[in-house]
Amino acid sequence: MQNKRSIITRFAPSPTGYLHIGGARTALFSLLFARRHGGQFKLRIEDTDRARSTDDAVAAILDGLHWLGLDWDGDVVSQFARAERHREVVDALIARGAAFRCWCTPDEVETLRQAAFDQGRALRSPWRDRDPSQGPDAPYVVRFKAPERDVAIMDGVQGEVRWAAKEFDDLVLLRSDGAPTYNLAVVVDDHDMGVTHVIRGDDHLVNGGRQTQIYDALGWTVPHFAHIPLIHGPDGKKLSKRHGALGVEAYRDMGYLPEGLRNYLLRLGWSHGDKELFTDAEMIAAFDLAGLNKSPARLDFDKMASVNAFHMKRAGSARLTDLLWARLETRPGLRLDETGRAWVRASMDVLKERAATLAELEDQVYFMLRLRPVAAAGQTAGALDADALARLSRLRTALAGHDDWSEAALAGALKAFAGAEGVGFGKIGQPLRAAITGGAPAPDMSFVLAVLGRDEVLARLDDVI
RNA sequence: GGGCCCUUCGUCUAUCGGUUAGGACGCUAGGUUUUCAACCUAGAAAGAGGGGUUCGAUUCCCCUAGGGCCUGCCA
Repeated sequence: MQNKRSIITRFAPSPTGYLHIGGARTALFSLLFARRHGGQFKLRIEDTDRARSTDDAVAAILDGLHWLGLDWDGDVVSQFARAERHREVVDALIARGAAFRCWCTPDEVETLRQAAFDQGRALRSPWRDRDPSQGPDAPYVVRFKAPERDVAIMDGVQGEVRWAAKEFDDLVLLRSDGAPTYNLAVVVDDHDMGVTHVIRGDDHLVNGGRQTQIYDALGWTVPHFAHIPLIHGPDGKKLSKRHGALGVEAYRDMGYLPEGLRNYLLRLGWSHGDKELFTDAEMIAAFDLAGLNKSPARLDFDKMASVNAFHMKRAGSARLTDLLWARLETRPGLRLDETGRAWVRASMDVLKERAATLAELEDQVYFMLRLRPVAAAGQTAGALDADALARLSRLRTALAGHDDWSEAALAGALKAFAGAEGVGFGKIGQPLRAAITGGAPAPDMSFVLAVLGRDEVLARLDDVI
């Protein structure tokens, strides 16, 4: 770890779908580790398999990273675009006897593979020791000549992991159409990009061994590996790109803030004593590989909401108003004019304390934006009996003549009115709430009256009296 | 079939041989109360099983069970 080179990490998704939650966490860890050490975080798209890569998927991944605030350094590297360089390295490998041409047909490979499988060992091609000049005039693949030497990696999470030489096969480096394969391309690209630390899902742990063989054959320095356990669904079932995991935009739509999701993801598989809540600066200051966990973690939406609530409270009210308004704009039956927006903005300092997500915030602003006349529903509807209506009528008169419309003054006025009526505050508060909010969730009534303003309050009272 | 990885409250986790096994979310009870929340207080809740090593194991080793990954001309 005492590397003099500045640290470079990378996130290398394959563009076959959206940026799922597991990939997002991998990217987050990689970015944090780089930032922590003043290094760089790079992005490479692993699009060597043209049949499975799409531009839409690339765009979705970039969008997802942007939204989550995981911005990379430098240009996005396309693995496919580097195919020439990959072939060049393969030529070098062949030249030094570390790779060879293999003319086995798919059927022959299948037979050999089955035989190797039955013996409990990995595939070895008969061409690894054959004279290439004997090769037929037919398509061939280039295979890596798996070394007869045991392999070990020092993983940042898993510790030392070893494999016997027979566990690794003569893997294909170049397909019969000349296209490079994943394990070769990863090694070449990581090397060329100067990647010092590879943080990725532990589904790649064995690839760490294979790739180490290739690094060694090339005489290149093997990067530090850190294979992190995968994320599972709430049911404990695997969650991965191959099983339709949700993209990060789904979490955005559920109303999570990017910083909230970042914080939740950070604590999923990584810990720092008992500390749960992190600002971005704290994350960067605290992140280390030692805190990574070895076992898979399940997603817990309650916890995610709770963590997000912390960030909702910290978020600027103007920003929250913008985010909320964008969500509201498509909803019918709401007062979405400038006045409505001003009410929302004016009450945001208070309302953001009461909502864990933007979706909950939508419920919190409903009492203001709902259209008149507001129909009382639920428990509060029962509060509007004849006595209460008569009292509200007198309250209306009192409020109409009340000049100071500040929250504090209104609180005093309501209390004074209750005193004058000779009743407890409950006799005033409940019917007033029913009339003004219709029973929708809302803060303290004096606050509500202050935000809505005299005209709206009197109008809503008139609607029920 | 072979190899590798993992296993503390329901969930995320702390512990780096000696603790009443701690915290957080959720849950339960109580408080506050003008709705819903928020908030405050209290409580229930865990070392997969079996062997070792040791004065002493959640912690170190082995076995078993369970889960996962790889074993592709996918990444």
